[in-house]
Amino acid sequence: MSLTLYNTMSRSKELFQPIDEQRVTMYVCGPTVYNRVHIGNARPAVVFDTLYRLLQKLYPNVQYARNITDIDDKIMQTASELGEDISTLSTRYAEAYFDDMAALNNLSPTIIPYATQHIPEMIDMVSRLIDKGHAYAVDNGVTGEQGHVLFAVQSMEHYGQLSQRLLDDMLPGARVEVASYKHYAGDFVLWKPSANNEPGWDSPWGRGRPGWHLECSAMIEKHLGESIDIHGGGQDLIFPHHENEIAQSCCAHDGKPFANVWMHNGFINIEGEKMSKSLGNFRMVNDLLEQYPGEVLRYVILSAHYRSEQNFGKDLLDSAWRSLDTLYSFLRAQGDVTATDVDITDSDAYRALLDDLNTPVAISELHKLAREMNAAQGGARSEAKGRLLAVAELLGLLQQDAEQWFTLARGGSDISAEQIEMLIAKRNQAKADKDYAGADAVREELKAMGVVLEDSREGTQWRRE
RNA sequence: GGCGCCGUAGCAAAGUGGUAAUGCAGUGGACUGCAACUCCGCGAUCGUCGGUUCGAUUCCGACCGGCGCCUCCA
Repeated sequence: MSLTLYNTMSRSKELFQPIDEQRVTMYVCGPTVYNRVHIGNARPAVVFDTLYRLLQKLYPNVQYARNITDIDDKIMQTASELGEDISTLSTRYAEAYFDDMAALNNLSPTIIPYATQHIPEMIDMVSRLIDKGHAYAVDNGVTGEQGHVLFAVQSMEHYGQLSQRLLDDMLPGARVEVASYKHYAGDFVLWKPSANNEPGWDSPWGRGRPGWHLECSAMIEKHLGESIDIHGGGQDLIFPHHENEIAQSCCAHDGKPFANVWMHNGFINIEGEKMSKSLGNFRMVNDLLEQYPGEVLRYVILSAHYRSEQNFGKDLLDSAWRSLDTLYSFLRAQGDVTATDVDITDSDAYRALLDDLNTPVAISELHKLAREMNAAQGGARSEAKGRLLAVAELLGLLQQDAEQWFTLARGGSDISAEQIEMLIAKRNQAKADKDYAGADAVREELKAMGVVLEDSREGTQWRRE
């Protein structure tokens, strides 16, 4: 059984063949930490976390790196507005990012490299690019322009391969004004000068800071090697970010392949609209987490294929929550049935994931497995439960205690479990006395507080809704 | 101007050259003191129009509609 992945470079699904089966390498572009992250940042984290889980099943050693960009103009601007040091700001938001990602049940990557901890490596790469004739330092005597080092895209034979665009086809300055010191409009910054009041590091070209794309190339080279198996990120990064990473790395390594598989997740929209500053419709992960369990967000993200566009909305989140309720209620009904270890490599869900990470199908299998578990008798229950939980673990779902899933607070009333149990006892007494009106009154009372009662032979169970 | 994506039941979302998984919602029934949970059952011919084919939702073309990117937004 083999893994197939869609490669943006070839625009087709390809059989995944690692460079070294004993050490599979994956790099995913992480956040620039100047604010809390929005739900759009969560998607690649969840998608590639799922791929990471799958790869770990297939290979003994998977090196998964996801960076933290902690030097950037947006960070500098926000830090200066708040009157604090960039490292204070970036540390705070990096921590917040880790919290948010953990809430979505993402595993921690193997390596979390920080841009500011790799300045020497970046400077070294720039020097090599200049030496090889792929980059040039601006030296035109104009104040403010000196100290820039630019990558010369025309020096690279196949520049534009990933995004499938030719230099001539691009509208120069379509969105950003072309700086006068560029030899060519498409050239991009490797190093730029910092003013005295700006953060900066000494370099052969003066005090300055790295350009946006450089960190990823330098950190990949250091931690994963010159050629890696998988490189992922959001679709918007295809151009220019990943295109330029390729340019830097390939040229620094004399044309050696950079990443064999390029994977890009689609965008998340909010109620049909792109998240944007002008619309003011950014949905921050931590805000959503106040209304929904992280697992609901994860379920929503995995319920659509990673390459398609996804529209986040209240209906979708509520629907996902109810779906998880159904799954957890099956698990709850199993009580303390022990889950046995089951090999799931022959399951439809596993096959679906091997097919370019088809998580929607895997989730549909989750529902089928839950029903099978529900129908199972005797010893078959343990196996069915084991199968369900093993598949769910690959998706990072259903790992919580089912009892807690239903009884932990859900943002409704704050009635305590003890109070609820008291009312249930009161209702049971009423039922024993055939005082059904009284019993129903208690049910209604609890219902009004978001607590639903479920009677069964074993007694009364409750859950918050 | 260039590159690319999408249009499947009320909503969400897979998928296949031979009449379409799954979830949520809805609905009929069983169960229940009443409910809830659960169980059994019910719903779409796949944007439009052509073409290829014995046969297309699936391949090709056109059109309509929605959308992304083109130098620092996941």
